[in-house]
Amino acid sequence: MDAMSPFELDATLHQPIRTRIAAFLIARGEATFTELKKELAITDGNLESHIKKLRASGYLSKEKKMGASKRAQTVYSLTRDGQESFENYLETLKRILAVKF
Amino acid sequence: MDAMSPFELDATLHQPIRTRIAAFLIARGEATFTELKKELAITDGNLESHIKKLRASGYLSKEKKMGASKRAQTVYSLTRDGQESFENYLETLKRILAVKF
DNA sequence: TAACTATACTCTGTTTTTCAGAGTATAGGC
DNA sequence: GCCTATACTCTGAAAAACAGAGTATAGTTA
Repeated sequence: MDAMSPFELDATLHQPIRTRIAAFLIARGEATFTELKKELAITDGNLESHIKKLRASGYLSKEKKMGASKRAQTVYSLTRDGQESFENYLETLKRILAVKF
Repeated sequence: MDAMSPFELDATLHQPIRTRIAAFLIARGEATFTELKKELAITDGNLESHIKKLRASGYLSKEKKMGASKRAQTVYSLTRDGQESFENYLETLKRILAVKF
């Protein structure tokens, strides 16, 4: 989105909880609120605020899905922009940590 | 220091400015306030607060050095604990981003 | 079928963090 | 002796992170 220096780390993604959310969703494709909460072991309010931040950046999408049961369940996944930003974030990380990877 | 889950990212190091400070110091050994400021392109106050945070965690040392000139110059470098925490941080990152590295 | 429980959130408010800019001290150059 | 650059520190504002209470509703049990 905005032009960044090759060493500037995306503040939306470079945060302890959000890096994990993004990596988890890249690996798994999608997850429910509860799955994320279990994985991260954080409070509802905290998860909610990170989801909100990710959505405000346009990185996360929320979709209602009809599963086998009648109940609609909401799943979260990365948007295309979120996936691209995550890729760029990884590239920046590699540049910064070049010595180590 | 404190026991962390294998996926918890050290909050002192997993922050846009501080990750870069640590990586820069790992690569270069030491740096002055001005060198860091130039590298990061941030304000004095902002750099100061990140240095303070790193020092509060015991990761950064500040040393007065007598160089060629008469003037004593202060150099910053990672403490042993800082180096170890950075190594651990990298391991955690690799675990979380396994898919990608 | 009414009460209970679990899921899936949102809202509010507090604490902590991040950041900019002004302020201070000192050394070296003109 | 004055000016400028370096090397910080201090203060306060703005934003972020977080916990816990609150709300809505679907499914479960008595």
